[in-house]
Amino acid sequence: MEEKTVRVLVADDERPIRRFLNASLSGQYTVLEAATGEETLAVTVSGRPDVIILDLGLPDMDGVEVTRRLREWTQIPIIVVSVRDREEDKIAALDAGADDYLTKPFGAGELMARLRAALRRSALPESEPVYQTAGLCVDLARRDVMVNGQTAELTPTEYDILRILVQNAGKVLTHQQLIHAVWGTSYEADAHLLRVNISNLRRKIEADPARPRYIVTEPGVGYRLKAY
Amino acid sequence: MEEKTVRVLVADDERPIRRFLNASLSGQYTVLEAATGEETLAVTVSGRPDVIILDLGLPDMDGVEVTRRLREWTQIPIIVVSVRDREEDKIAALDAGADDYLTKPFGAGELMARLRAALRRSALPESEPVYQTAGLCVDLARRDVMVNGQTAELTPTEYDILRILVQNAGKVLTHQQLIHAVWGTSYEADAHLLRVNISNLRRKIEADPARPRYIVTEPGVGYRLKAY
DNA sequence: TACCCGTCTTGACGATTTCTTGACATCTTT
DNA sequence: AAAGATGTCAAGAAATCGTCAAGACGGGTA
Repeated sequence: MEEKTVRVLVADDERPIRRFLNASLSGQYTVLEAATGEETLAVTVSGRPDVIILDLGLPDMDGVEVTRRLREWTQIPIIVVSVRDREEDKIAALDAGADDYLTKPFGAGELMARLRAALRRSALPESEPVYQTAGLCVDLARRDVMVNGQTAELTPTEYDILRILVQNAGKVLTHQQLIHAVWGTSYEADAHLLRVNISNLRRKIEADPARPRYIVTEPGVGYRLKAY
Repeated sequence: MEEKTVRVLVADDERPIRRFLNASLSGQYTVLEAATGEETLAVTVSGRPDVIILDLGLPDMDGVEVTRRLREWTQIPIIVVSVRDREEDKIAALDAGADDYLTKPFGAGELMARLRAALRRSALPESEPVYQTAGLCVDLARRDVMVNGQTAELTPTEYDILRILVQNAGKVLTHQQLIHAVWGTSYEADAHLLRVNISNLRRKIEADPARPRYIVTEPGVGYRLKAY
């Protein structure tokens, strides 16, 4: 018999449903559980599941938001389950990064089959949720930035810029790419706006903003997070 | 701006449904069509779609069988659509290798969202195009140039020239071609300007700029990046 | 509603880098 | 040796970049 190395995180606030899913799954998988959005994010970090079954109706956080937060740093398959059957709910969840959407009530067999389908195609290498170099540490899962042991307080925009840079560490990102990634595709490119934000970001994470160690500018092109 | 490079194969025997899907999809994707199982297999080979929308009820072959046949050689995402709503049908299709199962009738919006989810997953990380010879290494993805282990700091124009040369390594590029590629078609050709930039470029990447190893000049014609 | 707070956005200005131009040296071919 | 093509250098012009500060916006609260 093979080992139970595949880990499934069940994120649902209703105890009976967790028990039901646990019973269905525990024969073949290792089951982790979470009852809130915060817990889901935390367990995903600590438990390293291979797939997440996520109820949209968690009490503390919208399921779509949970999906979005997870997708900031991981590609783990997410199967959303929900009582909501409206098309716009499905679209919102899928576009936020979910891999599948199942309306309650559903058959255990179908869920298992969709789980197998999700696992089958996810034999992907996982990127580290934490980026670290001398002096700078970015925890993508916790949304946490440390500079020389001190946590830096970044605004949402500043964090987004840094996250994109971290996820492409070493590569040059053009102004266009950054603007796209941060302000969305519909936004009219304004390189100046980016410059101001880079400036503010540097003031918070660079020891000497005039001589940046981490975020170096590639003149005429864009910026790069220096990889050491 | 963006090209319609993504190709969707619609495999359904009912003409009205093909027309409906074609109308929904053709705005953003290139649509291929197939009406039978055999045709589906053939078009998948010849048309190289990026995703397949497959009706289970094709006349000549069972949809599950089509899925299985496809999975013997390709990982292209398959979204099965069917009037059958029985759980065992879904399980059979998913376990045969389908990525998703949608019961007819379905909303166009949901299909599009599931399509996007499938495409998102299959967007593989591109392999980094790297040009390398003894002493010189140009990483096009990172926009990075290394000379004997030292990264060279190139200006945008210099990098552009080198990029064009790398992309045509070994081939002679005329002055006109280079000027065109770097300064654009509208620019009045100035060979002198090119010479200055080549000079600066050589100073940064050649050990002995007077005796270039990489960028050699073809008198009366243009320049060539020597391929070893 | 009005207010406050933090954040985002816009404009202005000086500093820096890059681009372009012209003068002149060097090379190659005949 | 001459002529045409090519390479080098330096300086002004142009574009880009970083910073500051003031106004706009939005969410929360009284």
